[in-house]
Amino acid sequence: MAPSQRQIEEREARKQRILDGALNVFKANGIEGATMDHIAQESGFGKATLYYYFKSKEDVFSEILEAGWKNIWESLEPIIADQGSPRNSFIKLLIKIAEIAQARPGLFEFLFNAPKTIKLENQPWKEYQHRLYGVIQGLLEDGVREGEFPKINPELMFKALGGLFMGLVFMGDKKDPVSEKDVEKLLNQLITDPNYSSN
Amino acid sequence: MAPSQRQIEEREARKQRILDGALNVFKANGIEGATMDHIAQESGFGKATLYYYFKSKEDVFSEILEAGWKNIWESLEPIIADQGSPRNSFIKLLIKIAEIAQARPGLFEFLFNAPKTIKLENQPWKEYQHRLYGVIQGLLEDGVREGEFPKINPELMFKALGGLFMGLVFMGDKKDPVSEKDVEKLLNQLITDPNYSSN
DNA sequence: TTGTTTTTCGAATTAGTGGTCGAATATTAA
DNA sequence: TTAATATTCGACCACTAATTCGAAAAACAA
Repeated sequence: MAPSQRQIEEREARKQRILDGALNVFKANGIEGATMDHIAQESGFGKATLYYYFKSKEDVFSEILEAGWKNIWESLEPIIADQGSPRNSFIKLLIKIAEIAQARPGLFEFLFNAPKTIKLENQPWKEYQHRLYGVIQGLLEDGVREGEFPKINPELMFKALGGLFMGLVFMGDKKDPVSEKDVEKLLNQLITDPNYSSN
Repeated sequence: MAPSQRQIEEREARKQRILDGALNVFKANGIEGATMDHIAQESGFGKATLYYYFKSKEDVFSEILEAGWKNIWESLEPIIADQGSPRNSFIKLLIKIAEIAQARPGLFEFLFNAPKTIKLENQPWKEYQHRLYGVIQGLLEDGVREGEFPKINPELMFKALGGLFMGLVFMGDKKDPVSEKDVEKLLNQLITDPNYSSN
């Protein structure tokens, strides 16, 4: 018998509960300290039950990554579609990302740190990541070409800004989170638009 | 009987050999894949012997961190002592760090990544790290005060530049390493000195 | 030489950890 | 009510990896 809609939703909700638990455990104990036992306890299921819903530990993390990146991509899509100057789109993009990161810091950190530890092929979320990186690269290239950014090798700039951004979000002992205003101001000042002297 | 000078040196050399092996294993397998068995094999000792020289696995990593940070600090000290404009010292500092990072990329990456995984108190290397961060913060504060940098909250700038720099050194698939020239150019362009328009 | 100290390491031991089993316990549909 | 079906989980298994043991080989000093 095909399971009813309600059943499906409940099952999905249970999966989500496990996913949330996993993220909590990760946040508390680091990606290494996140054991299935902990996750089971945190999410309120027996360990074996986790395996009823997920094929493996990796599968759990995989789904977090997938959902996380998908969400990021979808939040960013409108900004990307929105035609505007590269520089402007770029800044809007970063601000939006900061917003997302601020909203769920644990998730965001996981999204960027977990891959270093987990390592696997055929990760569907990589598709989103690549797309996003591609867009950013393109924005930088266009911006440099149109003279909106200083003339720096875009790839280098990408790396640097990637690091910069990660730094903003993660670095230090995360006392005070960085506000949108901060990001905007910082970017506006660092990435001086050569065309306009006041801004 | 007190061990002779030569004995002490040989022992020290053996420890170093183990440390090097550990770093190799780390570089090859990531910080998680670095097992004592691997390290033993890589460094050419029996596993139990590692424990003759080091109290624990953590101790091994701890000593790498310690030596690494100490070395960085000592390489940087002359630049720090050297009186000059904050902006200039700052750039020289970063370039020097890039140099060090380039010379021993594995070590450098370890220095910045391991702490996230290992986590422990009373790590003597933290002292060096704090000192260095303090100096950089100071440089930024002075620079902003003296109008050599754009007026941005120095702490924020510190985080951002920290991330930026890490990005330069680590991020991406580390195809082509970033040259000093790149760093210098990038910094010169990003951190525009408001006082001089040509540079 | 020879007794002592230093160094070495294979073989346990120990502590976890991911994953599985099989038996309950609910839930559902007829 | 009842026979499936879905869900749950404690106990277990297999394996990995850090750490320890105990004895032996080297190096050393007398």
